[in-house]
Amino acid sequence: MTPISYQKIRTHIFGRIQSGEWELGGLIPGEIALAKEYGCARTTVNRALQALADEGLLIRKRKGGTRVCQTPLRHAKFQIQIIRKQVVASGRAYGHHILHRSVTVPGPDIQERLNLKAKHKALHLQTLHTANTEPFAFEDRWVNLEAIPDILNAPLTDQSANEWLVKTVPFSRGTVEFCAENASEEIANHLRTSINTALFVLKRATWIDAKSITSVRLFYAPGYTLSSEL
Amino acid sequence: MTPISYQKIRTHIFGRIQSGEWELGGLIPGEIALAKEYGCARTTVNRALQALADEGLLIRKRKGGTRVCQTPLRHAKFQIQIIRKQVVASGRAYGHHILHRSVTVPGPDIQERLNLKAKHKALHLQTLHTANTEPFAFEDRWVNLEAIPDILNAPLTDQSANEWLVKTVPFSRGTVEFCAENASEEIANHLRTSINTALFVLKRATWIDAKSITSVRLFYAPGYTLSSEL
DNA sequence: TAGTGGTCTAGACCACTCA
DNA sequence: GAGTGGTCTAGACCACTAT
Repeated sequence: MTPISYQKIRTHIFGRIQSGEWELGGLIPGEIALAKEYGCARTTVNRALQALADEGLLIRKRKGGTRVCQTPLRHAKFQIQIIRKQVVASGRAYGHHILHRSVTVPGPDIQERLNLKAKHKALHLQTLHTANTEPFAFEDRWVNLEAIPDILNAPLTDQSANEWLVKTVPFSRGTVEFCAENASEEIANHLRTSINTALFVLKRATWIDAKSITSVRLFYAPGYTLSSEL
Repeated sequence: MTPISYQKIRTHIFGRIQSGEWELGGLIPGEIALAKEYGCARTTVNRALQALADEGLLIRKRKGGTRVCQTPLRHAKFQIQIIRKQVVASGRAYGHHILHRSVTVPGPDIQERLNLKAKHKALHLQTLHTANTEPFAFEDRWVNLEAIPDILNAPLTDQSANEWLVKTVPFSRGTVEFCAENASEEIANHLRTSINTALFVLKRATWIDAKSITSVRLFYAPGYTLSSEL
């Protein structure tokens, strides 16, 4: 007899939820019962139910049993890509230029974000990313030199700082924020658009352990859309 | 002897990756070797490695072995919440008003999005969501009445359409898009801001099987930020 | 306190893919 | 063809929590 896969069970149970066989918030049969029903080991059912719980469709509690989630908090997943790949994936030619590069003492907001001591210098980079020579995104980045001194020696001509950091610095934790901002005159010029145009902005801070590495603001050219499946 | 948990193994291996013990793109030991090293069953190691692969830190191939991912495509996860919960979670009082409600033939763009036949009517709703009586978001929604005729009988005063749909319609697939748009005069008025202000916009389309249910555009009041951990 | 999910094991077979 | 990960099983014990 060919064993039934946990993926098939997952899909089947997903269908039973969709069809309304069980009420929203209602209790569904226990693992042992489902295992008997599907003719497989409890472990296999467990795996299927855990997958559905991860997706936010089920809520599981010991002793309390498994319930259909009342308000399906679906999550949208976005891949945070290297900008070059974003551009290339859209079928255009990628390029980038460094517009500004200095080692200076940042303002208080960045100082706090980078967790820098007062008067400590950091690397400030402004880069324009292009797609088919059109502006694609303007990047305003600060790098903590205490954490990543090597970046001063890196030739950031072939690879952008974005890419260099991703490839060089081991895995790290971080935060991302998305918001909308009106273009300042400076940024509007860089992106070759008009002042006050609504821009999609990504702000990211990256850490390794408790050490701050870099803080970036990325202003996408008008028309940029971030999309995802639910 | 107390068994080592797959979570501990996951964390430990995560550390080994971070520390650079294995090169980016490099091969790591096989499951049997790691199982011997950690003194546990292969199944347990397998689970830990699968978790890390799901997170995008490892790439696994049969026969090819397990490698550290070269470009850690971390994904950001956002929970798509009911607006009321967003507001309440921020500690403010939620409210909503229906600004417009009609059953009409939509324009061609919406017609296509909803997969409607020509001249078919749909429900058009415009809702203002408020936080502490301040505008929080303006919602512009079309509902496919062929898929969800019941919504005409729903009292959308206590619950917003947003919430009614989430709670009533069984699980569904959908797409989300985020972008930035300049406020039109109408929307600026609703959100009590000035024209051309940059607004963070969420567009969502929801489907059940191949049937379109609803299409929404949500314009958040200025200052709204969507944030997430990486 | 009893029942449910969470996890580990040891062993087995399979599927993919690299050489 | 051979080696690696993918998955299923049957059984066991544990941890949480609803009653």
